[in-house]
Amino acid sequence: MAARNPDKPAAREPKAAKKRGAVPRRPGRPTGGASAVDQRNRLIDSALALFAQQGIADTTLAAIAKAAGVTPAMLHYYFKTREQLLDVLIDERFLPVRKSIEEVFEANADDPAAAISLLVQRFMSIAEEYPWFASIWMRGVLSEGSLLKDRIRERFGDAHQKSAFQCIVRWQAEGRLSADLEPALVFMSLLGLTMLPLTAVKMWRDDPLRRELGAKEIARHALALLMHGVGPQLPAGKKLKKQVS
Amino acid sequence: MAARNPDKPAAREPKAAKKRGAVPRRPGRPTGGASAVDQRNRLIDSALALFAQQGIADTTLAAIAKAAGVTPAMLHYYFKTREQLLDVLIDERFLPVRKSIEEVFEANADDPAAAISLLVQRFMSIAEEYPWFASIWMRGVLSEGSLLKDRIRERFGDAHQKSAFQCIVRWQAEGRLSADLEPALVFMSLLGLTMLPLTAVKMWRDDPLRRELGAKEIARHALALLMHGVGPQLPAGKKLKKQVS
DNA sequence: ATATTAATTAACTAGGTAATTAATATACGG
DNA sequence: CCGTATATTAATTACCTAGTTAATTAATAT
Repeated sequence: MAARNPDKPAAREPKAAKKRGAVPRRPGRPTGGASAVDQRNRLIDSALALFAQQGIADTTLAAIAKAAGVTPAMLHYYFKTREQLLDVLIDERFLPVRKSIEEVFEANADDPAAAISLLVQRFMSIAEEYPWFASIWMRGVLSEGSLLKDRIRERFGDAHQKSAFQCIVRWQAEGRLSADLEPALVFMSLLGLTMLPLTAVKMWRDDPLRRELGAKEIARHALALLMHGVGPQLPAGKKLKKQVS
Repeated sequence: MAARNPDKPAAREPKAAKKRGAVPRRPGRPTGGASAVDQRNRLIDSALALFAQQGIADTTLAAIAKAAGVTPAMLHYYFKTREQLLDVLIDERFLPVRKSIEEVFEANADDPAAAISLLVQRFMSIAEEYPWFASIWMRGVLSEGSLLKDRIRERFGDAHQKSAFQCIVRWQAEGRLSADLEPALVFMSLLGLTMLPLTAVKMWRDDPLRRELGAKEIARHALALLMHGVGPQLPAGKKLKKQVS
């Protein structure tokens, strides 16, 4: 919570100062156009964007309202409390995405290489469609205490997680997956090779060396690492394996 | 309390009834033991622990003082301001560690595999010696705006980062490192396979499947992945189903 | 006309927050 | 054994902030 603001805006006077010569947006029901359900979705979108940018704990209702061009009271009108806004976010936005991730694992329970590479690609397409996802998830991984993770587990359970774990153990037993891997860390590694860089590149917009990086490069890099490690692919041999792009 | 009217009692009575019958710790120079430099270090340690736990922005001076069992005024005494505390943290704790990371890269500029595996091990020993490091660094990677990253760069520059980048490019040109890797993402991948899980496991203390994970398991897993990818290693002397990679 | 809905303004509540002071207790050099 | 330097607490100052509610206004539907 940044509370250190040296410039003092006087005291308790009426707000008066309306910037934005454009449209001061007078009170009362607005004319036509934006339906209630649209407004609600716009508020949710604003909330997700800000949560991704600065974290959940550091985002106030006032900030969300401002980003959406409305007053804080609107948030209460549509979501009643801050807590309920979080619940709505989880139910309507997070759970569907998470489900689509787990589906990939379950649809390829008999082919580790396919499961992993499809998972990487799924991560990438999710990140493209929902720009808030990577950042919020990564933030969730390194705490945010109970704000999201516990809440999600509460609504979702961890049955899927367990079955994925057993899947990995089975692959190893069948000799189809490196036995040196730690089953409980496989998923975290995928995160670390996809969601983490995806989140990081957003902070690199002004770094000359890394400005050009996008989802495509990240996916290529992650898949190369996952499939062969860091070593060169043709170790002095002549046999050219076919290279999947 | 935004009370506009401060009817001043002005009298300075002791707060009375301090909880904790133990030791209310009256003012005045304490008897023996804790030297000034010890106290200073204890305060720094408390700050780092809290920063790692809840992030820098969400940690107040009062919280740090409380964690160290002293009053907020102590922080003022030793560090003058919050900003200066951050500067001290960076100079005395962060930069030495970061330097020790970059040394590994430079000491092994002619051997990619050694550089990478030593780097992984260095990460692990750092994380063991300085439990705050992984969490604070990871938080820094995904934003915290300018709180740390810019400050560190200001004091440290990014010459090392650039030379590491060129080192990777050279390895690729020499055919000693997979050409499918993205040079700018190699370091991030190491982070994602070490610091990220290290940070995450601290949150998994109550997860039955993942409670047992420690630095050793993470290092093993990361090295396996980095060296060979997810595929099974071909054990000598036994033929197994052909794996078209 | 009336009721309902969507939205705004303005204020209130309750709690931080960093910084600084005055008082106080001990340690230490002379 | 006394004065001064050091270390520490209690208390205060002077703010800022967030979430929430109440009153109100205007557009629309009945």
